[in-house]
Amino acid sequence: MSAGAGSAERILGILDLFSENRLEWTPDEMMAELGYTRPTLYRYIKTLKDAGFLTQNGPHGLTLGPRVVELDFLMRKSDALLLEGGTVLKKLAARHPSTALLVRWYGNKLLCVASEVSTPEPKSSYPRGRPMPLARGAISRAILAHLPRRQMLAKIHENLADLRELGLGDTVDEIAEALRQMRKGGALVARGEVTDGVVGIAAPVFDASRAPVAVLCMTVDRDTLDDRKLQELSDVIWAAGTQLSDALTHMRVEDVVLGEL
Amino acid sequence: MSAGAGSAERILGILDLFSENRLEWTPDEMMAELGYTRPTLYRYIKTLKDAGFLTQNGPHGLTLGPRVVELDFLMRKSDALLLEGGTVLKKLAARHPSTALLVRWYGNKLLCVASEVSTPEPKSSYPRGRPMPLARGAISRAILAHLPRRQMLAKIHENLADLRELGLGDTVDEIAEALRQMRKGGALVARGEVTDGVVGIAAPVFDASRAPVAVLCMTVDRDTLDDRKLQELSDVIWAAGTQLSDALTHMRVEDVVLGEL
DNA sequence: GCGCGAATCTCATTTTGTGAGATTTTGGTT
DNA sequence: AACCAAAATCTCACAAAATGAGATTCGCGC
Repeated sequence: MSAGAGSAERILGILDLFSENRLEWTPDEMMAELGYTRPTLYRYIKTLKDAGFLTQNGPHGLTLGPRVVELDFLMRKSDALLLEGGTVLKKLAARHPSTALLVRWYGNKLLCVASEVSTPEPKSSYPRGRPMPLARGAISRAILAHLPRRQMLAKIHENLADLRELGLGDTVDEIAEALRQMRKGGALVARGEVTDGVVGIAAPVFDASRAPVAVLCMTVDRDTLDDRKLQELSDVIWAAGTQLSDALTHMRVEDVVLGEL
Repeated sequence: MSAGAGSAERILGILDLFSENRLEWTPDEMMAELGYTRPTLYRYIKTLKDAGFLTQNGPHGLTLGPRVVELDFLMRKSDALLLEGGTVLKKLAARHPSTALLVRWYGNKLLCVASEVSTPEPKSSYPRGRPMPLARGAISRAILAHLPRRQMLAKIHENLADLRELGLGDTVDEIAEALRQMRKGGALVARGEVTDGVVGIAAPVFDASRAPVAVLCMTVDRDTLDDRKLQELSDVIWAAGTQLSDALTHMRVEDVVLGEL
């Protein structure tokens, strides 16, 4: 859980420098930021450049390199969830002005992997790759509530402060009980927890071993929803989640890849 | 150019295992393929998992992890070329049934970074991340022809065999001369070099220092083109390339990012 | 609770990475 | 074209950090 100090870790640490506001670094800036010595840093950079994770951009500027794009391409190309999910998302978005999201659960991170927008002015934007908050909103709840006991308790522990704030309970056990109750209601609903004025409606997606791996979610403007519409959408999303789960269960990666050729 | 043998290289080598046909590996399979000892391999895997490049999938299956998606997101989010290029691509594709591509030049790799399809049945598909051949087609030519002397000669050397086959000349100098001639004709055209029956029309995109960084390309079915149409499209693409180059020259990354907020 | 395979730990060995300083290369300037 | 300063690479002695055989623990299914 703490920072490892091997050379490999330090090399990968270089990639952590890159952020939305700063995707070009010079070696000197890296030295200042990371504290590596000059020859060492250059060796590290060489390693990353050779592997394609970094590219020389301007005269002295380094940016993320083509390997990143290639690897993401691989994931998109062969991710059964994504291939099946695309059509499902389109259908959901067509149903009501909204943003429909497919979010993958990575054990300690929620990442949007696909999205479909059908609102003229979406209040929040979640393209592929944008991380989602771990303890807030319908999406998070859809995962937590359907986790096996053991994992659920672990995650509650890790995010106890955030979860308490939402008023789900005070102790770990209380929160766990509250989450377990939510399993029964079908799709999970949250109002304004992530973005103000926006209602999130989410259903989990399960893999072959019945563990939740992803979430389908529609984010809808509060003002376009009445109770009947909400119920309708909940049902639709839940059904879509079930459908996706079935598809994943009965499909092997091999089939998907072959089907693409 | 050969395989480095440091531990960092070997760790990154694990990522090379993943391919379109195989994006799930067990530790044992990795051992067999890479020849690392068990404890070492597990240490490597731990490093990559901690960094988010790998994720435990099934009981023993490892897949590429969320970090890959995040890094690609960063690139997409702040790539000036991509942000400007999207609209340009749409306009190009709207002009004629075709696939319009934006391809980035990474020094030794050409990668499609965006594409726009306006043909009902495209003959070739190039989504973001798919690598392009280095020495064939209009795209490759658009880069090579506009490289500074020094780099042009180096690249000709590296791809001498392929370039000779295309009949551009026999010696490095002859090919260089042929390529230099091509600069004068505006957009570069290639017929069926990459995909049969498809004509590629390409224009380079330059950065602030007048070095080629990308290519705009339309791939069009041969049968939908006469000479007049070809000339028209060439002009349009060349103009689009110039426009994109201008945009890149006069825009700083900061502006782009701020404009997004 | 038992048993099996998967994953991790221990520790002596030695390979590998490290960094100060010298050196070469690169790009920009008269 | 020749020059200069900054950037990148190289050399080599030293020490730390990675390695792997084997023992141990973990974790799941029965």
